[in-house]
Amino acid sequence: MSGTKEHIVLIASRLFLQKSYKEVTMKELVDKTGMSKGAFYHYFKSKEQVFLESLEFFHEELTRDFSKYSQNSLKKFYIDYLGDTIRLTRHYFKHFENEFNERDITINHFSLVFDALRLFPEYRRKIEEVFKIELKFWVQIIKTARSNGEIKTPLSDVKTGEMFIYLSDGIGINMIMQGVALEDMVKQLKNQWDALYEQIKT
Amino acid sequence: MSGTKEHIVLIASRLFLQKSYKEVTMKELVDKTGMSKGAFYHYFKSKEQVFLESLEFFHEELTRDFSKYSQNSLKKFYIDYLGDTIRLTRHYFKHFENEFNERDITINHFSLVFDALRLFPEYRRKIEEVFKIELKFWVQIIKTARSNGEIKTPLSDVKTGEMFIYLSDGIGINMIMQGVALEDMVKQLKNQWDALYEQIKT
DNA sequence: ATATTTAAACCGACTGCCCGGTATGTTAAA
DNA sequence: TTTAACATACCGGGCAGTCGGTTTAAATAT
Repeated sequence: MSGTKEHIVLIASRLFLQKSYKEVTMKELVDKTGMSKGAFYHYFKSKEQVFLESLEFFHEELTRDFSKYSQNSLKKFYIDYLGDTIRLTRHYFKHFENEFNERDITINHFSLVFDALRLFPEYRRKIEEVFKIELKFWVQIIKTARSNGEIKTPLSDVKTGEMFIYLSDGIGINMIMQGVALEDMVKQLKNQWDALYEQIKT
Repeated sequence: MSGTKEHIVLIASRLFLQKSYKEVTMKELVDKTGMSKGAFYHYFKSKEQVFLESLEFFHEELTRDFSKYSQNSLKKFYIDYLGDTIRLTRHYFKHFENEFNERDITINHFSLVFDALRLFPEYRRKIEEVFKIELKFWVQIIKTARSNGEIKTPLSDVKTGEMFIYLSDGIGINMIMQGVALEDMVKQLKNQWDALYEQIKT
């Protein structure tokens, strides 16, 4: 964590979350990390590699462990999900503690993903994989909730799970476009998930 | 439409929908439009201006006239919406008839919007305005459908309307990330809206 | 303990290329 | 004859990446 390379990846990940790949220059990367160009290229062979490792770091930092969420109640599951969203984001921003707080900058992980897709088309498989894993957990808890008697809906488990995910992404992108802070985004997401839950609960 | 400037804006809009602002170079713009640099700068004073006019063109081409959609039935309203999505996209691609068809390229309007926000922060107001207008129409038809007896839900009109919109954006961004073609995106959206409708109908 | 060797860590000037933009025209049409 | 429409060579600056070097520190030898 305190290694030079890790330091670079951390700063770089933040920049790539704020701006497009091309907008982030090596000069800026060098300046913001406080390194020299020579030192920089001692650790990374190209800008592309810095981006790739930043992308991997981003995934490591923000990947969820769904198995820690409630496995008995759908409501509890999505409440855990919301709490985890805050936790994960806070944890990421903690690295920049003294520099700024999460309200000051817009982090746009969709923009990062778009750049990644343009640079590495095979990255699409990673995205699909992540989606499938998340969907699997939603379907699982929905199935359980249905047999529990917690919910009752004519919709299939998959379609219900997809609905929770799509709502989340739809709100995510709208909040980013409107420059809404994390807490408010999570609140809005809770509102919508509560509404959906209200519709399908027994 | 057949004017030189319109031709440039058309080609440029396509490029800005495919790549980030910085990735699109003046050289490429000049080559793809078949013009010379001098001619190009005769019509536009800067790259930024080309982008701005492409953005405006994009809005003109893809702005919906909700007042043409059904005003009696929510179901008909969203079916009209889906049909209009196909119609608008087809109309846009018709400009490039002989060059390629819509399946071959990824059109990412979110990426365009992110670039626009970075270049012109005040563009956020335009986005919010567009969102508000769309929401207004959703709320209107939902209100009507409720008094019609078409639907019955404890959810507020606004929350229900937002849910339709967020679902649409969530599916949109997921289909873009997964490289899904327009028709399949619309099908998936219909699936989800049908599911939501199933939940709230009387 | 101290001297010597070795290699990793780091530095900043430099390179060549491509960027957006311009200057100076020529052609075509009103 | 005037002006809009187009063409081309060119420019300064910033880009990613390189290169020859120095410093630092750990490993090894004395």
